[in-house]
Amino acid sequence: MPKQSSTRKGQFATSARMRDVAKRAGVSTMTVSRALNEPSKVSEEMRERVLSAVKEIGYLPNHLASSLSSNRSTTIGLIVPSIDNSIYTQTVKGLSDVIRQSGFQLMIAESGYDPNEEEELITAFLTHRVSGLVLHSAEHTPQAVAKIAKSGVPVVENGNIPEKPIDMVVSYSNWDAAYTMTMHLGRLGYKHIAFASLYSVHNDRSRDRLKGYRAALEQLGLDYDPRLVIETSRGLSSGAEVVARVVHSVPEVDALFCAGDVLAVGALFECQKRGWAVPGRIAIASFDDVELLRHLSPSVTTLRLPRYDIGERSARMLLSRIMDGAEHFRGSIVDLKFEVIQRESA
Amino acid sequence: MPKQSSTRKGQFATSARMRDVAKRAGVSTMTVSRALNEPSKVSEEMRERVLSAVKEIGYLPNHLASSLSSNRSTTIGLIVPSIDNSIYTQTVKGLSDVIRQSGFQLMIAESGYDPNEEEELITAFLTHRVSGLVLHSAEHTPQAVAKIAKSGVPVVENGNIPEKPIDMVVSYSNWDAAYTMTMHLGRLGYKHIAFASLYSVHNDRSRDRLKGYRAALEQLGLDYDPRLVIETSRGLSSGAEVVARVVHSVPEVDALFCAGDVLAVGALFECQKRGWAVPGRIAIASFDDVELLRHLSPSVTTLRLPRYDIGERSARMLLSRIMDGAEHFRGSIVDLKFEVIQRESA
DNA sequence: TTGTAGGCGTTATCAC
DNA sequence: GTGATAACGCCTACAA
Repeated sequence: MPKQSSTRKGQFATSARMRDVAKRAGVSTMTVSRALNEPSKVSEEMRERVLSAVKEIGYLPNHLASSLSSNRSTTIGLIVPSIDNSIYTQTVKGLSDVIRQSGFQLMIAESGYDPNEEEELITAFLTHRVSGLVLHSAEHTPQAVAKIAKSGVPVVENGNIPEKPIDMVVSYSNWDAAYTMTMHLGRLGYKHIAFASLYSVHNDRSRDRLKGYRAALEQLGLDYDPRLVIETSRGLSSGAEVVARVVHSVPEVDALFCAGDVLAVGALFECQKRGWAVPGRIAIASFDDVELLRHLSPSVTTLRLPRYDIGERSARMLLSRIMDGAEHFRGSIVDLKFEVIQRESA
Repeated sequence: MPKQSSTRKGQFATSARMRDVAKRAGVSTMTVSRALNEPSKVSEEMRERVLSAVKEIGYLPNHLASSLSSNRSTTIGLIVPSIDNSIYTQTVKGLSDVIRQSGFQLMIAESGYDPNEEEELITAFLTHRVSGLVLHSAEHTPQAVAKIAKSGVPVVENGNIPEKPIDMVVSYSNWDAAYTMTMHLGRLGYKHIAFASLYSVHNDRSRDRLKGYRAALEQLGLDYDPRLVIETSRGLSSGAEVVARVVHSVPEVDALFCAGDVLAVGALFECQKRGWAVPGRIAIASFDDVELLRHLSPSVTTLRLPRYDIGERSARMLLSRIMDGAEHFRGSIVDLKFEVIQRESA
């Protein structure tokens, strides 16, 4: 004789199970499962009986159980360097839009630009059996890479185009973007182009932007002057400091390329405070086309990066790997390019 | 004779299981489980044996299985109206910081200001057996509320202080904030105070801000003029439009309270474009103390809201309900207050 | 089209 | 302190 109910103690109100639905509908649990997940494999009458039983009981499927049993989950893990950085939110939105449509859920965590923390998060996501990973950073611990490989979970890196990708990549090239903007400034006639970015420690995006800047200088036949390169932290004040420092050490500076929108705005404000013409005394260029830059006066020349598209494509590729087993995406590198937005500030 | 390996087909490489660790360490799975989760209940020798076996094999626990078996999960669901709104990111950061420390993971989704979508997301989270929910909106479908109640999952609402809370609340009062700022403007001597906010359809925060504004007007003995109230969409351009519309319909307007930082910035830019003194021709006040407002010229008077703290406290209360079963938090309302930041623009 | 049997990987429970 | 056993709720595989 079957037990009427479990004697195990649980902290939650015991919710209705599939077997309760089955009993109520007078069918087996398999029919319930099929009616819910593969409706076409069930006769219409059964389907209706099951669905009304589901409603009457208020049954909510248990995804933990179904994932465990079917060995497939519907969660995707996303790791960003910093959650309160508006730059990523567009990408997150792109991911979220696509993922939700397919009934997947996003687990999000922040690494704080620390590869060891990233590794811990990857491990945590793997224990949660995410079916895919999205990593913004391209810098990982060897252990993290090894764990991912061992798990077999598909991965998209989407903050940069790494030299040695783990698996798939959907991004623009930070090197290329910085190179292009620097070339653009050079062609506009600027001769002493300063470069400001966030600290490049554990930040491959910053490093690649610096490299692109240097490559462009070389191409332009301009000397590289380390006094013109400044790394700093996020914030409008940092942008202001950059102007102060660079003008102090190299008075003949005539352009400032800020590899970060917040820095650029801070720099512009500082110039305005000093009563400098932008451009004129100094030109300013930014990175990322946030709405604000278009509305400032002078409007700020910048790079438009495909932030939303990166999220969207990342999600699509990941999902086709996960759902359709589309192996041809394995190792794909998608370079989504960017655009120079010429405005008044340079 | 035990099977050597499963014959089931799965899409993933079969990862090591607890039983593999157990075999390697020459113990039972229960000892492995204890060594991992309740180390104090296992002898030191066993612990070491198990842990080294774990390392050698590269074992990653399966959270799905453990959650299913123990009937407790380590995920928390968060629903925000819009993922690409920088206002929430601070709260998300506060939540994330606390939650991560306790080994929990955050599932995040966006409702797009749609209660029906919110209900679907709540349902989805419930099927994933989240152990807690954080909702930014205070407006829910009755079905959503019923499902939550039935599930027994603890909930925090944190975008507003609702009249009829579902369970716990950690927020500031939108009514109070708008009331306070309007009173502030009134005391500064402004007589024709306009009010701009985001559309209030399915946005209880906007609605309460409007009510607070009206209550303050009454308190100040100022007439309510519907032409001075404008609802619009997000964006700097919307802020500019607000200025145009309100000045056109009520030329004697002398202050504009924008219940949204982006609107305020857009409004200020428009005034500058028109060459108006701020304040003087018109004063501007904002909502939320984003860094930019302090750096603009004139710097913008605004409200400092405890965005990060809201996330932090929400997480703490949720976790103590979940982990310690601290029932005294059930139904708690925490009003975290706010601060008027007086600057130059008003 | 539907049902039966058994297992997914872990933990609660109880015996030793 | 450790282990054997039976769930947890669902789905794969196979049978009817």
